[in-house]
Amino acid sequence: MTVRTRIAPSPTGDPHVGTAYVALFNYCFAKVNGGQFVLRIEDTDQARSTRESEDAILAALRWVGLEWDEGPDVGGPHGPYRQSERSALYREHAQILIDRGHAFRCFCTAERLAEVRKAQIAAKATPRYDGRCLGLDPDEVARRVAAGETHVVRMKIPSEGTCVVRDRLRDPIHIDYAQVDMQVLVKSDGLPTYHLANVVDDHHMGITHVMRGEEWISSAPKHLLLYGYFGWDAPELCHLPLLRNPDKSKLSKRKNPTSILYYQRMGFLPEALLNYLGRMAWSMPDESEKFDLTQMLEHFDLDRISLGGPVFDVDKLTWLNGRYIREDLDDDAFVDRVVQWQLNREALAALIPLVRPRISKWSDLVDVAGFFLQGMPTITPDDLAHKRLEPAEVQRVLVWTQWQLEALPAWQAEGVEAALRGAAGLLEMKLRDSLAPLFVAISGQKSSTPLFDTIAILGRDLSLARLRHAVEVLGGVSKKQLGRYKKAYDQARRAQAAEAQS
RNA sequence: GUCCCCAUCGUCUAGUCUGGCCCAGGACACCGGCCUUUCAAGCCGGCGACGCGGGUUCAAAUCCCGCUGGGGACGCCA
Repeated sequence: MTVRTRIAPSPTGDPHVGTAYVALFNYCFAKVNGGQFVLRIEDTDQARSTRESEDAILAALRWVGLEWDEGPDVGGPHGPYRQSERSALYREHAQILIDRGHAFRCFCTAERLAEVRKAQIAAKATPRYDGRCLGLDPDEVARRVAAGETHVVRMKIPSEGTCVVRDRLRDPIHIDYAQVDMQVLVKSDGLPTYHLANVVDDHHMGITHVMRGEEWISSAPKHLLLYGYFGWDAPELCHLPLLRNPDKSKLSKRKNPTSILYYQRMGFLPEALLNYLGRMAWSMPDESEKFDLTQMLEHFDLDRISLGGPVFDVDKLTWLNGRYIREDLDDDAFVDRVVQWQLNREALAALIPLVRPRISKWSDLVDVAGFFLQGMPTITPDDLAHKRLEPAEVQRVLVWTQWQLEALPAWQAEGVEAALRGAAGLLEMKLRDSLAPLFVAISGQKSSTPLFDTIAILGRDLSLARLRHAVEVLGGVSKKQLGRYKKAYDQARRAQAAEAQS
């Protein structure tokens, strides 16, 4: 049997370092066993999936040096490799499950489900579908479907018994079916959820080993059940420990830069990033810190994975990156890499409209646009001082602005402008006042290129990192204080929403 | 709240499966020294961990149990 693994990212945002991390392990396992590594796009969430995100993810994975044998761009014998192009297959399989009595149509409204959930939580019970549509009369179901009534398809769960999940890295995991919800398999828009699409595709694409994040352990019983319902052999499962924030929570963009684009922009080398990801939860037999993909392949062994969730430590990544710059690049390569990084036509061209009106000689460039090339600007509390706002107020501006920006689905100047204007409204400040500290946080200067465009060009993670940095410069915020800010922020948002309604 | 996973220096980890070579080794960070016109880099040194409590054993970081702690899941997101 040829080993086949896959990485199945969802194109709903910036390319995530966690995706590259999981991809790396899947890649190594496939290659070390002479198998294939597949890339599949899981874009069944119509509302959030975008083509731009998909392109960015593919480019980012290539950038770090991973190649796939089959995928949406390179094709392959098991395509299409984009789930949005496989709808018929999922519909067909959902029907099979219904016909065999393993799934049922559910007409419950989102409102009713929300109420049920609320009541269950209030009663300290585990939120779960209550099974109302489980016993619906077949004729009634047929009538309602014919009438075009919106509905979903849910999978049935055994009323008793225990599922044993065999994981390549752990002892067998026992999960009672009583713990498993009657998962929606087909949404009311007719598209499958992850659970259905994933199982159907992994089977049809001949995936033999599923290596994915630990967060999936609790839904493994659903997947195993589905394989059983279809009469298929389940692939071997292997749940990798999750990358963590310094506070040990699951790595998230709210607390940390998670986008590969950020590390690219900051000037990390792809080989250093990949090397560092290979040091997450894994080690070389001789514990070398610096190794390339070929060397990793030579020594790859699943048993060398350690299960404690590793904290993604930018300091150590930085040190490793420094070694690559010092040890691996001759002068020519050095120049090439810097040019590739930001000193190229494309990167500079993006700045021209912002920079042109503000310089009178080339040597002004560093003062005016130097901060675009920086990591964190060097700033002090004095720099952030505001003539009309107390330091605490400045901090509030910075924190609320972060939340406003985090909520943005897409990162463009218009959205940024709306978010910042919105922030001023929430803060009940003049835009001019709320923007002042942001200029300093973002550019390191009291005035700079137009803020909305500047933030758009800098990108999500770099901009948010600079705002966080400014907050730290002002002494940071305690958890308690953060809670207070959050409460006030939410309250202001509710008030604004209420006003908008009346 | 329910279920599940995990547990070695602040952080990444070796050692754990196959108890003794471990009063626990390496790396990042931090501190000090050397080198050096400076700063880095480099080199040398220092700080620093087997979460706790019970077992099993001649012997436990390693095996078993309990506790504690951390994390994850509980969406018509993936």
